[in-house]
Amino acid sequence: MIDKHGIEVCDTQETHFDKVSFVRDSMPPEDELFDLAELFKIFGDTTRMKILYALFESEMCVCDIAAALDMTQSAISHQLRIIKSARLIKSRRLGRTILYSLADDHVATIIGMAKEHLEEL
Amino acid sequence: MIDKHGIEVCDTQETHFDKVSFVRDSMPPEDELFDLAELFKIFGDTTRMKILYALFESEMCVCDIAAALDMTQSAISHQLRIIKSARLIKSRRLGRTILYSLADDHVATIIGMAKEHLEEL
DNA sequence: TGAATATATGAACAAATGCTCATATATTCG
DNA sequence: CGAATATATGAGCATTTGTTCATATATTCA
Repeated sequence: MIDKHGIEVCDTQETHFDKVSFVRDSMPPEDELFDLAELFKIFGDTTRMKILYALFESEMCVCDIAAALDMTQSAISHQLRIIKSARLIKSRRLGRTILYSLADDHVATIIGMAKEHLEEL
Repeated sequence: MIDKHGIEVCDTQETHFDKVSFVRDSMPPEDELFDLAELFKIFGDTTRMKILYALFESEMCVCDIAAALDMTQSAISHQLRIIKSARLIKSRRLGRTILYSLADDHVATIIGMAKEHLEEL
């Protein structure tokens, strides 16, 4: 069966339509879901996870992060820009170098929750 | 300056080497970081976020999720497989239909933490 | 000011990702 | 059993993503 949106719908029981409507109505607005997904994307890459773990230990300059992760300065710089745009980290200039650090304790909290899930598998 | 790994290293102060070593040593093992990133990838897509929100409201069959999100049954089924492989959801068969539901309350907790971060921007 | 150093960035490219389409599998019911 | 229905899945394709390479910008210091 095809509904008014041109989407297939299970046509066995009437209750399904109620359920579908309810879920549709309770769904958060598109832009909120987009922002949430964008935030999680930051954590969805091992390089960025490593950077966040590194900054969890200490404020660091780009070059040292690159050294610690055995990666290119360019690669790290690109990733730092992405992480910073999500406001998970902040930076301050100190002469020639720029020091990055975690913006707040959300990073640790979010990672902690995820770890908990993984540990229970 | 180039270090023993062939990676550029800041060569201004000796303390940087200590910091780099410390961060290297305190970094979690590669496979743990991989698992964490893989888990966060699940949340890093609006379709999967919508599915999780839908299942947060109620146990649902594939077809109804598709209807609620105005998406193809195939697209939803593909995504459900990905989410299930991360053990965030479980399924049970009921006749012809298969009902999906959240595996535990980690989903809500993790999303909650992220929401908190976004609200404080 | 000009050389050296730290960081940022744009283009290019390979790999990963998400959707569609067609089709396979599994279950129910006549 | 065979038709109908719900779900799963493989191939193909367009988009996104992460890295590299070359180079630009910014700051220090002689």
